[in-house]
Amino acid sequence: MLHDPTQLDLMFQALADPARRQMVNRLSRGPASVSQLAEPLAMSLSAVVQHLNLLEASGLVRTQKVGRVRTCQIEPKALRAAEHWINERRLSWERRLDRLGDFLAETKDET
Amino acid sequence: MLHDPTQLDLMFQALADPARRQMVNRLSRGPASVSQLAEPLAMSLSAVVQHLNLLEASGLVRTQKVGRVRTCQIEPKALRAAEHWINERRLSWERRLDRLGDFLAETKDET
DNA sequence: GCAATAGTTAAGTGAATGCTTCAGTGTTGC
DNA sequence: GCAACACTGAAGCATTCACTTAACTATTGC
Repeated sequence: MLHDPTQLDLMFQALADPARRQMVNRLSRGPASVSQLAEPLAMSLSAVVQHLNLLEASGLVRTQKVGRVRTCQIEPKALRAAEHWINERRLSWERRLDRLGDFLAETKDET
Repeated sequence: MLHDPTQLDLMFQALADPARRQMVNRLSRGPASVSQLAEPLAMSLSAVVQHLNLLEASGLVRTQKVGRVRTCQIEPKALRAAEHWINERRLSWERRLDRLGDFLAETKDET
């Protein structure tokens, strides 16, 4: 379920927007309320809530409401899943290049 | 320039689409032509080319045309940039949690 | 109780996305 | 030369996105 393709969709889609990345960036330095997240962003609070809902749906951010303030924090597990997807593809490519290099070196020896 | 925000936008946006991720996935196993990339996808060749152009604009994929076939391959540097962005935020969060843990452990000692 | 605070929800709008089809262009094999 | 091949580009279209405003709900402080 960490590799559910629709979940990956949601995560990468969430990270594709600069405002949402800024929110994730802010949250990487510690939890924050909705208003705190909104503060540096040049848009309405309503827009921020919509971004936040997307981030939560993607699993990247977890929130909990106490009284009237909703506190948000990063879900590192989800970040790790996205990271992992990229990493596997990159490694697969790089291993292939290594094998190719070895092959070329070997065939060179044989001349 | 590896951390150009608009470049990150393009990369994460490129990765947000399942068809494009499938293309990256295919390319992680080795170079491919446009038709080869298109083959497993349930869409027109034209649509695939459009996806491919996006992937190229994002820097994730590099292509070169020899004769009438365009050969595509992954650009691992770009993948690494995306990976790095996520990794830094996750680590920042996890380090924060560690410090918090240490603090709680220390204050517990003091009782 | 009541005003201020913190967030939520719904409706609407213009721009961007993900396709399609169709009509090209340049390349290759015979 | 010419047919098949491997794309490429433009136009069009439905859907989704990123906002906005405005009206609303639930807490808190006094």
